[in-house]
Amino acid sequence: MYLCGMLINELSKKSGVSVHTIRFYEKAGLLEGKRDASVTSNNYFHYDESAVEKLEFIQDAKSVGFTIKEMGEIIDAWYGKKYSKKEKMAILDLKLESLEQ
Amino acid sequence: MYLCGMLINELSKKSGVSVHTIRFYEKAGLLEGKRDASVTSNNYFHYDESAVEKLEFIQDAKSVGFTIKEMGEIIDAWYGKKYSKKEKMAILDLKLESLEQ
DNA sequence: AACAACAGTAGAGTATAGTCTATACTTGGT
DNA sequence: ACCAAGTATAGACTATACTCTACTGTTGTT
Repeated sequence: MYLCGMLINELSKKSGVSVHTIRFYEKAGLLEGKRDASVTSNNYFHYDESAVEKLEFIQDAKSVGFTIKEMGEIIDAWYGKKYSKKEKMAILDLKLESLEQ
Repeated sequence: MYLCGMLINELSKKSGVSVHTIRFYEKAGLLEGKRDASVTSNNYFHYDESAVEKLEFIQDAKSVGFTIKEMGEIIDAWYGKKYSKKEKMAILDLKLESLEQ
């Protein structure tokens, strides 16, 4: 134990998303685990609570028709540092408008 | 001219669905052209107004998330003879309920 | 030490919904 | 008669979103 979150299996159980699908989303850039530099015997990824949040968001966004690419953009905007709160709202608005059509 | 409706190109123009896609839908069982037995020189399919209606329905149903399989079921129910008006309504209700989830 | 359960990577396979290509025959206009 | 445009069939190809398989290495329990 290194107080560094959970491994993929636990993330899967917490989020209800299969390990396979989590890896698929990770490849698609929707979330990202971190490796612990102090561990040399393996290269396991560690996930924190934001990964659970993101997976829950993905489930919701999926159910209303967002594509993975779109979800990636929203998640980037939300969790990244490159947008102000105002810009974040603008991006979400755009997505929701396109949804209404 | 044989008073027997239109050929695929005209159907495409009337419905706004490409010839390719119409053929794809036809393979999927969503609509069906008829051949004219009195013509032996070709095997062209002829379509009537119900084909236009069906393609318009498909466009709408698609936009709210129905799959081709589901559309096929609805179209079968609607245009087929095997269901009473009551049964038709029940089938539509079922589809709409599943949509709301 | 043995062994199941879990971790990672790479890549194949599935399902849905088209979209396009190749080939060949038919029709309509000049 | 000629030729472009239209038609049919079969099958290849694309994109999205998974889902699974194969293989290899690690961890935890007995």
